[in-house]
Amino acid sequence: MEDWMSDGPITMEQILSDWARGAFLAAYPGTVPDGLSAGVVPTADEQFGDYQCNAAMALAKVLKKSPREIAAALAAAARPAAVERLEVAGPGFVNFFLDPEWMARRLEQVQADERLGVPEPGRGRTVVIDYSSPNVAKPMHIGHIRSTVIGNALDRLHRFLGWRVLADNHLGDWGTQFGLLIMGFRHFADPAAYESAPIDELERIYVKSYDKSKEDPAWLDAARAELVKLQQGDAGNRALWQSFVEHSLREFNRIYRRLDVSFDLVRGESHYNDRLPGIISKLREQELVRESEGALVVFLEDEKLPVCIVRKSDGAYNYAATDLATVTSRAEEFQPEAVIYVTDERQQLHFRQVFAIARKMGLATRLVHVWFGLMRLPEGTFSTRQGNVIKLERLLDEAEERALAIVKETSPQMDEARQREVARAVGIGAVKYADLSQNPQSLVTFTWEKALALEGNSAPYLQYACARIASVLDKYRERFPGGDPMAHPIRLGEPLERRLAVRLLRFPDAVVRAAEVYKPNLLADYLYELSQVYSAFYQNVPFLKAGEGVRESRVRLCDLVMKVLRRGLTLLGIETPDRI
RNA sequence: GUACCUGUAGCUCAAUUGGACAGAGCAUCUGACUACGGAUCAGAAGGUUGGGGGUUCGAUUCCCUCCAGGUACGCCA
Repeated sequence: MEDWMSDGPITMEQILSDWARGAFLAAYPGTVPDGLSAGVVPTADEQFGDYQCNAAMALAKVLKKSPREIAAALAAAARPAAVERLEVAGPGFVNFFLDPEWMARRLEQVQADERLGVPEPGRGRTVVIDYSSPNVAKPMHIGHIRSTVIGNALDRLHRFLGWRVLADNHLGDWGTQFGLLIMGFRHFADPAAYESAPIDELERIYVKSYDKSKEDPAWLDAARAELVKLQQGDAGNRALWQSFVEHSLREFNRIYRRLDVSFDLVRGESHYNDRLPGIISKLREQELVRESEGALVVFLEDEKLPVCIVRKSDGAYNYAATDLATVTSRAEEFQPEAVIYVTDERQQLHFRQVFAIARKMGLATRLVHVWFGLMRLPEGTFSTRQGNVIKLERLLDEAEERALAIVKETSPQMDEARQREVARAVGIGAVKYADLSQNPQSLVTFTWEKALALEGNSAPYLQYACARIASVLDKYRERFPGGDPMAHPIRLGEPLERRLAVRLLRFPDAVVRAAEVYKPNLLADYLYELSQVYSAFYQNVPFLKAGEGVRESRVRLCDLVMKVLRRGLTLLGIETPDRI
């Protein structure tokens, strides 16, 4: 077999696609377009083999030959070692059937590899991932979980794929709300409440101050004045603001700890405050900005985008200016290959505008907006005003409680501390998985039932599979004290073993692809499918009762499944306890 | 008004970016050896992919149009 580890591992799809490309070029020299995508992909149905190549049909027009003839030429080429046989089917599909012997040897190599065959295409390049980014003085609610959990999964995926990741929590810590907050704090604050539950108190104050501003113009003017003082560096206001930020962060960090999320940088909008005038002068120098109705705006008709205000008519900077300052600062300081923003769908236009302006300013960094659908409640959008927000902390509490009830029922022999620990991992895992297992861009309607699902396609199903394997491995050691599975080769005899092997070998592609298209759900799907095949294997193929040799081979497969599930779930930020 | 997004089984969601008969999980119905852990497994049933046109060998995917819902759009972030 090929020496796939010598230059870093390559994935199954890469091996087969490279081969197919080479075979096409050899069969039709000079006529195959350079950009040919000879993509070999997993088949949807086992009867068509393990992988398929569909390029023959696409090539038919270019080569002016029938697709079946082209497919036949591919099928007749010298096969790669991984492939047992090739078949032409339908209008011109080429089906690949992998060789069980080859798979067995490859799995043995994967088992010995800490990275389980996953390559490192990042090659040390830098990427900034901007996610979570809650607003200071407001509680995190269920709407924040998507950015946090999806962003964190992308963070972990990129790190594992060899990127130097800078996870940046771009706090909303600057803006007009602070005038109202300062006024409110001076008049309505309850010091004891502020100490014990700072964000709840700040929220209460804000709402009260906001309501008052609606009916009292003098109050609103005073709030504006406080904001100006804050922005001019007034010591008292500055100290208050600082206190708001610190108290908020304390609460955010409590949630991040529960979610096992951490950042390399926590830089709020205020961090870039000093750079705002510089951005405006640069835009002026490059003649990108124009005055309109007192405001400074950038026209983006050439990009088919509406006009973008970068400085308001009262001289204050807005969100676009802050984000331009932020992105140029990141580019200068870290020279990233890419900056990834993880926010909800409402900011699509904003980022398209900011990216367009950044490009006009000469910024070459790849900028990506990974947006996700807004979280809604069955009765509609939630809002602070309607009072129907569900706080993130409450969701996590509820998840752990429900999980605890089930653990107590199913594992009564476990001591209580252990039960709580398992319930924590299972509950938090379920909440994360509920978000990570669906396409980020779909609309999400929040229901308790879905967020806390503990069976079927859910984190606990995967955790259960892991726990069961851990238990099997223990039993093996108990019953066969001198046994060493690694001393025996892997054999793929049963159809279910073969199916399992094919799934196991797809892991690297699942990881690479999930990161490439910014969709953790592709990895979640993969892990779920692997678990399903494993569960079928577990239920239908005896292994501890099998004869020596076969037994060890099957134990090795179990071990591999556990390693892949653990690694995959870790990449999604989900824990895998030994027992659940 | 303009732009973007969404619409798939009763419900909640997938579908490797144009591939083969559209797949899972809930829920419903049938089954599973005193067994390595039943949070499981084997199976059944469930569909005009919002409607209608078009491109293509081939469309949930691309184009046009209509319907329904959502979001954003010169001084909130």
